[in-house]
Amino acid sequence: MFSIGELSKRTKVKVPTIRYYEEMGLLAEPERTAGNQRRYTNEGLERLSFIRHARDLGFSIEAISSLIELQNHPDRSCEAATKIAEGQLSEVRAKIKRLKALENELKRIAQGCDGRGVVEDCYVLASLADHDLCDQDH
Amino acid sequence: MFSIGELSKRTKVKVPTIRYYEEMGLLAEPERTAGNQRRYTNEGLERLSFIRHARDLGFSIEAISSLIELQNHPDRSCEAATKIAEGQLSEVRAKIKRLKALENELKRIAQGCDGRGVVEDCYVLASLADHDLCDQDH
DNA sequence: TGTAGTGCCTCTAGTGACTAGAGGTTCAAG
DNA sequence: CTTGAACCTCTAGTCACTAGAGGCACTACA
Repeated sequence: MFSIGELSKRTKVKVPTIRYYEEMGLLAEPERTAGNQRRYTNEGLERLSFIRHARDLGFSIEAISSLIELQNHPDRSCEAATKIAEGQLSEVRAKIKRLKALENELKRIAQGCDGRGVVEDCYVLASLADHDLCDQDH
Repeated sequence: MFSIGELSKRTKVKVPTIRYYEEMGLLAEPERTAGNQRRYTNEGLERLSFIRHARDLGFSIEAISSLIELQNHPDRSCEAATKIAEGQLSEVRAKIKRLKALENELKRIAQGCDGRGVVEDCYVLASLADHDLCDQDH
C-alpha cells in the first residue's frame, strides 16, 4: 500500500494527472486511509503503467478506456484491441505524411531568405502571404 | 466590401474562427454597417489568407502575431521572420522523429497479434502493459 | 507528546485553437 | 412588406492536462 506521491514517483505520472485519470474512470477508485488519503496496491500501479504507456504511444483517453474495458473480459476475442492499435498506427502514419509535406514547404520557405534583408522583401513573409508560391499541397 | 460569410467562403476559414482571430488581435477590427455587421475589404482578405496559410503550416497564433507585427514594419530586418520559420521547421522535424519511433513500435505491436485469439493472450495488450517488451525509446 | 514541514485533499480556473448553441437582430430577395 | 438566411454577442464545451488556493493528514524528530 502506497500513497499517490509514491505511485507518481514510480510511474512518472504527475499527481494531479493520476487524480484526473481516476475522475475519467481509467483508474479504479483506490482505498482511503482514515484521513481520506488514497492508498494504492500493485494492481493500481500496473494499471497506471498501462495507461501511461498507451498515452506515450498517442492513444486517446477514450481508446485507452476501450482497451481497459477489454482487459476486464479476458475471454473475449482480442480483435477489437488489434483494431484500436491499427487505427492508432494509421493515424500516426497520416500525421507523419502531413508533417513531411510541411517540412518540405518550410525548408523551402526558410531557405529562400537569409535573414539579412528587410521585411519588405522577405521571402518568408511573401510565401506565407501567397499560397501560389508553394510547391505542394499541405 | 463584403460580409463575414463571404470572407469565410473565399478563405475557407469558418465564420466563428474569423471572429476568434479578431478577438485574438490577428485581424484588425473591420468597419461595420449601420446594423453592426462586419464589412471587409481586400486588405482583410489578404490578411486572413496569410493567417490561414501560416496556420496550415502549423505556426501558432503567437508566432503569427509576431509575423504580422513584423509586416507592419517593412523597413526592419527580416531576421526575426526567418528565425520564426526556422523554429517552426525544427519543431516539425522533432515531431516527425518522434512519430516515426511511435510508428515502429505500433507496427510491431499490431503485427504481434492477428486479432483471432482472446484478450487474455493478446500481444497488443501485453505490450501496452509491459514497456520492457518495446524495442526502442518513445 | 508536541510540533514542524511535507504531502495530501477538493475545488476552481486556465491552456490552445477553436466549435457549438442560445437567443436575438439585420439584411436582401421576392 | 414579409420571409428566411445570415449576422450579432455571450457562454460553455472540447482534450488532456496544469496551476493555484485554502485547508487537513501524516511522519519524523525533539
